[in-house]
Amino acid sequence: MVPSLNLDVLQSFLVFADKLNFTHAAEELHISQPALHMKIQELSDAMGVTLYRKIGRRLELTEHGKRLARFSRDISHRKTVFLNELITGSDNEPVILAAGEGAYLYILGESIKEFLKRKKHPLSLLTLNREGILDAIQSGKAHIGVAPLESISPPGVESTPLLRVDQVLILPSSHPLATKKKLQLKDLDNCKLIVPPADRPHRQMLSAALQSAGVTWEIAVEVNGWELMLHFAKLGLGLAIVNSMCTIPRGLVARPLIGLPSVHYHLFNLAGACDRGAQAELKRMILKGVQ
Amino acid sequence: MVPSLNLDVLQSFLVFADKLNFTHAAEELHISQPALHMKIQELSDAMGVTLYRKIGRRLELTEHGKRLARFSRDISHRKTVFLNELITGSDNEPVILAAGEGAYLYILGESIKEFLKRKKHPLSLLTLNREGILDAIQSGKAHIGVAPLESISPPGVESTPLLRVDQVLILPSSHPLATKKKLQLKDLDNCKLIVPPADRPHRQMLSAALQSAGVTWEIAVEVNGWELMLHFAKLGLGLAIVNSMCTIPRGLVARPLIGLPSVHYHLFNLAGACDRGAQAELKRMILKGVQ
DNA sequence: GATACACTATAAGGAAGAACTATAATATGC
DNA sequence: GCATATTATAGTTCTTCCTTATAGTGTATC
Repeated sequence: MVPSLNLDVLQSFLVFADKLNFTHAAEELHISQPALHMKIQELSDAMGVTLYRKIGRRLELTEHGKRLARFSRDISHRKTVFLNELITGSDNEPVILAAGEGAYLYILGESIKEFLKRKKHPLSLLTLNREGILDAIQSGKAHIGVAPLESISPPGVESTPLLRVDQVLILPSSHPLATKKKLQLKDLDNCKLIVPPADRPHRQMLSAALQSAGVTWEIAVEVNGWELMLHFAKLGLGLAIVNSMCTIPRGLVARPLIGLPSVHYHLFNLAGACDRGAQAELKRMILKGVQ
Repeated sequence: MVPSLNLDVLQSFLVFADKLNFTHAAEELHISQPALHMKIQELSDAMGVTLYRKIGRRLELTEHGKRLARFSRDISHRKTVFLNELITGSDNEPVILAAGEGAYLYILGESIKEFLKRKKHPLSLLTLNREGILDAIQSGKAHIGVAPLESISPPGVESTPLLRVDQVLILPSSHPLATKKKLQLKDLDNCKLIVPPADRPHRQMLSAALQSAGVTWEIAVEVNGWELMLHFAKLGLGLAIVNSMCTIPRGLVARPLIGLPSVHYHLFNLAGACDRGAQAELKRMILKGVQ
């Protein structure tokens, strides 16, 4: 028999899938924890697949669970769009864009401005890190994501190249190294560097590259975000390595760094999910915005 | 408050919307008629719109009702596709194509063959008249429709020009008129014509054109379908006026007829509804098939 | 390693909702 | 105007789902 899949149940599963915690999800849904538990269990039974599993005391969605969550979000979204259109006569569900701070600051500004001017369609911005952006796209929480592409893009996610960004060394114009036009990694030997915290991808990329070039270096300060890195570079705390798209404050200069991999910014969206309407419009504008 | 819109209820509404008869729909759903009536009534209440109205003792959907039916079909279809994909790992819901007999015989054959060969995706064919085709598209019962475009296409339906087909007069090669290369409407004065029944668009178009050209004519036989019209023309019952795309049997000749409007075949689909997957594939192939 | 803690999972009673039967109301055709 | 087909409503029964209570389970803390 075909499972019933009530929208009500899908909605409950969606909240659970976001929280991965029956107790809290049940609170949000204003039902008791056993009630939610039973719903999910019956859903799982009806579909004949397990939706989550216990890892220690954490819960995590199985592949089937993730797909159901994506499906639920899609259906739930269509429902609200439909009801909106039915009453107001037009779709005014926001388009959701997920990107990092850097992308917003240096890549997306004009496109976003243009989109809001042309489409008069609500836009919701999520500021997330790379993993968060891909996760948001995969789970359907965001429609369009902009982030550097590392390795391959996950299955079901479509990626379009946006632009290549080189890494540059930022240093005070008075710094001895500033006299050279092009710098090698080994020029950084014994320098104090302003770097992101150890768990950030940019930091890991830097560590790996400097390590393999045999460069010894020191942490000047650990700080997250291009703007802050530039700020502390300006204060003379140390040298920073940032994307070449950043606007360089007065008193600092940027020098190309041979031997660091370029960053390839891509636009991500769920395959086939933004072919039309406001989402397609935003996608086109972002692509146009980088030529 | 947001209406709950259970899938279960949407499914019930869908059956009701197709039948427009509570008694029969309830039977199909294996519930009592009052149960179905109450469901629909509560659905209507929850949404705050009337979904149907009584015209005499017939029921008809309101505009809101039609939109809800379309939405329900869409959601219901997505659900079955999702469940299919979840278990079998692939989408094997058939693509539904609606067209007239003529279009299948003379326009779509190769494209359909090609589609089945390439995609290995199930295909379901509906043979309908013009109104039926547009209705099937609008209500979501079919994904792609091929039919002559008259007036403008209804709102929400996308149309793409496929090909222009002229009307030709079919007559035995021995017929006196066969000596002329091009014929005028007035050449048909006092001829016996093989025509479709009075309610068919082709017949209405013919009647109107002959009428306004002041031509008097006789009905040889009323018969529906190009193939049959040609068959009876071959038997010498009278002259037929058919689309130039028809293959002309031996012993008959086709002559262009000045003064009859061309038929403009278009491809129809619900706006934005066949951007991807097998539906998009079929659409591309049909468009390619006519160059 | 025993205890506290946070949470999942199960069981049994009770409240809400949905379906059924019966029947009134309404429109149509003969 | 009566028979027929169907929509619409009411009251009752039955199922479903929610709630409280509680057992089970994996982590952290002393």
